[in-house]
Amino acid sequence: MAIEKSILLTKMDSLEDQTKFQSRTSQVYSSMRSDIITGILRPGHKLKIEELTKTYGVGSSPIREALSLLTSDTLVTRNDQRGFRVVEVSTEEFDELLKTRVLVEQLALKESMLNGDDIWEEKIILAAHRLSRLPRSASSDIFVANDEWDNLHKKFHMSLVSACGSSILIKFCDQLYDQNTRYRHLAAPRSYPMREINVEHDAISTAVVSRNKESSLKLLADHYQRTGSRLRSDIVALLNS
Amino acid sequence: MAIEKSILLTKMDSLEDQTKFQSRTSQVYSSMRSDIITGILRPGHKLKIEELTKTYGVGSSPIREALSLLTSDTLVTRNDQRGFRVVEVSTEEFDELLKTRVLVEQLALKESMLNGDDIWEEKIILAAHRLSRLPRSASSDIFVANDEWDNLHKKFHMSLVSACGSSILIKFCDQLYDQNTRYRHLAAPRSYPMREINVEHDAISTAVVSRNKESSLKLLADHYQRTGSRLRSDIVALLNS
DNA sequence: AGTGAAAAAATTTTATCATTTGTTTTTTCT
DNA sequence: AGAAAAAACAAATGATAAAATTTTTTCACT
Repeated sequence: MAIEKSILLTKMDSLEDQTKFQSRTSQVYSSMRSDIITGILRPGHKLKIEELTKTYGVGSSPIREALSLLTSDTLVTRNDQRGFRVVEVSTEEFDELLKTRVLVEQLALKESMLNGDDIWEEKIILAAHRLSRLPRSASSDIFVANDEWDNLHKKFHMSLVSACGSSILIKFCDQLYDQNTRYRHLAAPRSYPMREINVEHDAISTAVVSRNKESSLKLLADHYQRTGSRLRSDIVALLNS
Repeated sequence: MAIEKSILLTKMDSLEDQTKFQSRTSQVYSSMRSDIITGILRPGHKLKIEELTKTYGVGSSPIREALSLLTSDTLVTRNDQRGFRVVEVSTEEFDELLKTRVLVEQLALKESMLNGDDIWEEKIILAAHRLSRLPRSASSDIFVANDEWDNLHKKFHMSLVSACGSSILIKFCDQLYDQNTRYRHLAAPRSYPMREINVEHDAISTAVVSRNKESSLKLLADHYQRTGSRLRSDIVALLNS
């Protein structure tokens, strides 16, 4: 017990240290990234350096460096001599993102099913289970993004591709996932029927664990297509308002 | 004729303007990127800000921004509070890169063959033809990297995936290609037999244009595996020296 | 006089640099 | 060997120059 506690403390300490010794650039990068993905910073918004120095409480250099990093995540666009803005959203971009995600994650899942071991299977089952227990919305009447749900949802989807054997590919899936999350947050914040999403997740887990390639890939694609088409209509509505 | 000339001049002017009004950050980014890919900046090399300000003739801000951009290209690693270095090379990294390239480019080629039109086919044939006419080495006795060859070789391989319908995927292929190019430049600079490479390129073009999916994917994978295994032994030698 | 294009002036904002601050690494000394 | 001091370096700040944008003024023409 005493040992457990000390391990816990050590972990926390190291975590604190990490934050403490993180450069301002890294901190600002994380904050801004999150602000763009959650939609606090709106698509197309002009990112003025001076304004940002005030909101994030740091000088211009860390801001510019963070913006440069975000550029490569395709969350920010740079236009030489005329600054940075949050990338726009469009149905075309969304369609391309969705298509790419289906293709690439199918590929990564296929590879994972070839290489994955028991531990990998258990990771998926566990992630699906934990996710199913969480409410999609943080409030029961109106929809409020639930960070915990977001985290576990990402964990579940990333667990599927985690055994593909290519950290490069995993990183790519991660980026695509985050881009999609931005669209999800921007879409009309209303609570979709949870039950079917969980059913779909479970169906995927089951097919994957039983190593049914055909079915797994089909179910994953259908899942993306279904949630995607709902999101799409929200985006159309958003863009016409 | 007079009109032609004026068009040409306009083009050149706009090109000049672009360079002129490019920020130092962008210029330094391009230069450093090229220096890392061609191996002028060696793997693992410590990238000291002060040193870089001298070699590239700009202040520290553009340097740091360029380094941030290169970080996302996986050509540079950042270590908070202890600066930047050129990413290391290793056989493990190379193997993963090769594997990922085969998987992702096969996927993109498959999609291209589904969507590509006549113009796309002609682009491939033309690129292969032009490439076949260029010498792999700029000098005939010792091996000297030939920029023209490098450019056309990239054009050929990118042409294959260019009709996949996803600019996101194309950009990813582009990045992977450049990472591989670094390994190619780092490998023992010796002139490989050119003839077989051209034969392989032609075989791929022919299969792709005749829309033979099975054969195209196989030939592409074999091509990568073959050039990859030669490269690999050079890298092993390099790392043991 | 009134409209609107063009020019000029004022303002904002970006990009860059020189300098300071704080951390890491190396050297010195006990 | 290990603490203390010195040097080297990264990171961040704030100031300045250069460029873009916005606003105001001018002026030709109905």
